[in-house]
Amino acid sequence: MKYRSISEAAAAFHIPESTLRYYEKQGLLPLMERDEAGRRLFSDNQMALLGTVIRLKNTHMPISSIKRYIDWILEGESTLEKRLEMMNKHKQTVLDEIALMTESLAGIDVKITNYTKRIQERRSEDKLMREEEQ
Amino acid sequence: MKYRSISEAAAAFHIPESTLRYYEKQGLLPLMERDEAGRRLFSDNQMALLGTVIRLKNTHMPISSIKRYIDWILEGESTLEKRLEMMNKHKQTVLDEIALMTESLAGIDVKITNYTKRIQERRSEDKLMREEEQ
DNA sequence: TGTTGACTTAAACCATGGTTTAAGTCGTAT
DNA sequence: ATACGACTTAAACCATGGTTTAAGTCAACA
Repeated sequence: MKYRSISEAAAAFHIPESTLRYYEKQGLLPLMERDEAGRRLFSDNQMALLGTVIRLKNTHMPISSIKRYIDWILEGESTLEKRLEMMNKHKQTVLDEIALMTESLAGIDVKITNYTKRIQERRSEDKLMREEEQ
Repeated sequence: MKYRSISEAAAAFHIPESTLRYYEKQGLLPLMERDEAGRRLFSDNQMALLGTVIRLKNTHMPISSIKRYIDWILEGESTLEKRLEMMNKHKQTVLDEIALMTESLAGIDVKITNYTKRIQERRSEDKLMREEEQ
């Protein structure tokens, strides 16, 4: 079993060490192992759990909910249904958010098209004026 | 030109009135008109601008950036290129974020599949046990 | 042996994006 | 005339999600 230091774990996920310490304090990284000097040791299991935490964070699940999910994992098999329900609900929340972003982006695209058009028109007028000057 | 009260504008976009007041104070809703009693009047133009602000907000553009964009609109035609560039960059940011969410969601989907499988297996064991009890 | 560099902690600090409160002004219906 | 609801303001307050600081410990290398 390979163990990683906090700096290695942080580098692996491209996040600051301070965030990892913060996550542990919030209960998102329970049962952390330590070496004799008190330094955190990230096992493969911890790395996998951290990956899950980061996926949930990437999809905007609040820390309090991630915590609830982690607590259910610690509780064992009896919470399987709760975890499944939570992930299913979260999935729908994420799909809704992606849909909203996609929809809003369409409106922004209209702006892009219009700005491009207006800038192009202005260039054409310039060109026309230059020709009239001839 | 139809004018709307703050409550009508808020209802139209499903956001609190307090948020509209906050946005105005942040400079996202400039040139607000008022009636004799000092109450805000949302013109069609303001409603359209508010729609743009909300689309940018929905796609997670920070208030400070939205403010910069609004200021450029106020400055007039000379900022067309800046606005176009900003919207293009923002579009890419949003696409990247959607990609990250979609990717992370795929990892969450694996969890959903596994939980579903484990729960199903547990049910099968239960069934098997019930049959052995017979 | 002493001085780096990587780590530790608790607590303070920060940015972002609002929301709530308190006190007051209008317009209108009773 | 008054009471109600819708509005106004400035300022205080709040939640979220970290980041930074200060002071200390430890391992390894010169």
